[in-house]
Amino acid sequence: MDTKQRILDEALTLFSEKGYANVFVGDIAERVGIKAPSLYKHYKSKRAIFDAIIEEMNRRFEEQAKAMNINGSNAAADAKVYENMSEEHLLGLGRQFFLYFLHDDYNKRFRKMLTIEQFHDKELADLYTKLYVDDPLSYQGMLLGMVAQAGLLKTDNVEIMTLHFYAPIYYLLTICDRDPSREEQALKTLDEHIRQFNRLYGRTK
Amino acid sequence: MDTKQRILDEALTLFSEKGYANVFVGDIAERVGIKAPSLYKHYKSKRAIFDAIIEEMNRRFEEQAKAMNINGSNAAADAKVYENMSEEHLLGLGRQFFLYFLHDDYNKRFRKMLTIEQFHDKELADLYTKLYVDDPLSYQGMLLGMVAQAGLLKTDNVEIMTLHFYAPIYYLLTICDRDPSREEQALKTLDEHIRQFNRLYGRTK
DNA sequence: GTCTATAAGAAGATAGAC
DNA sequence: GTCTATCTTCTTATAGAC
Repeated sequence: MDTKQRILDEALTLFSEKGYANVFVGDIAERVGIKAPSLYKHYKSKRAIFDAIIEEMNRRFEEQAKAMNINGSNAAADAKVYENMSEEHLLGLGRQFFLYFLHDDYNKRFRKMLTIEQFHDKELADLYTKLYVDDPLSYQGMLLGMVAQAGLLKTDNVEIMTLHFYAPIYYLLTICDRDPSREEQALKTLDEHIRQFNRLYGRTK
Repeated sequence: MDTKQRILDEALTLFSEKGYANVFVGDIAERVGIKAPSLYKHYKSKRAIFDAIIEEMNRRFEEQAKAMNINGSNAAADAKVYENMSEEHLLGLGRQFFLYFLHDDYNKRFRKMLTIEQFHDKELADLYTKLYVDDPLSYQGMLLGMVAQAGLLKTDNVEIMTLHFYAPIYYLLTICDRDPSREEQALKTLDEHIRQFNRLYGRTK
């Protein structure tokens, strides 16, 4: 990884742990293994580093969204997948989402940074809401909607059903961000949540 | 209100908007209507102001918890209340909780401050989890448990049922903290959530 | 591109008069 | 208890040699 990228990476780590204001340019430089003034050959200011992180993150998420839409469309075309959606499949869906968000390193650091900085300006608040509230709800709503259409979940309000699926996942995620030692317990709760969700909305059970 | 208390109040407002590190002692003093050095007659450092806020908050929440336990115990003794728990009562319970947390000025500012500072040290992370995760879950679990015992909700797992009741409330709360303009929509969603919750867990429906 | 030296300014905190 | 003046330290950023 080149220096310019390593600066971004180390900065994100520090920002996610201490918040933008508590991280000094010298701290970032030290981690990269250079002196603070050298850093200004790569970025013109501390704020420029922060902005570059946001930009890169937007790029990554757009990429990901594109990939998921392709899968989503493929899945829609190949709808038979959903006619065989079992409780185990549903558990997999929830677990996969939860663990990816929780453990993917870039995701995790970025989410923590946004959590800390979200009230700093409206743009960051909107970004947080998009990434961790609206987008997951819309994506999962699409999937659950297809499962419902296949007759395996029964509801007259897909939006609320999706809220019932996702809100506990989000809730458990924020717990683990604060205290990783609760992860094991959270995973157990997650499974119980999804089994119960399936029982509540499942047609046959 | 005396100066010492007003310093706490204005500091909390500023900390909740900009975070501890972005608030300067001069900002707090200005709001109170004094100069920065005068502030040091009341608190020996900026950190001491922050600590005093945490301390006062702990005091307030303990007081509140005590009051709720008394009500809880009374309610348990007077269990007949729960035998007549209708959907409207359930809606009231959720709404009351949501709106109190959302609008109570001290609560709102304190929650936003803790959100910003939660990763700064473990003590603050634990406090956040206690106040906005574990305590509400345990309190609502107690109430819903009594409703279930009265036969109006049906479940073999009160904990997961309570998660299904509270997680969407928490989720909507964090949305409104970031963007108050979504409050009206959130309240509508809240009502739909609780009606659906009641349908899913209700014995007779 | 990296370094040392240093400027420029901010912010927390203290001294001492009133 | 509040003020003005000031100290001290920290932090971003630049200058200029290599």
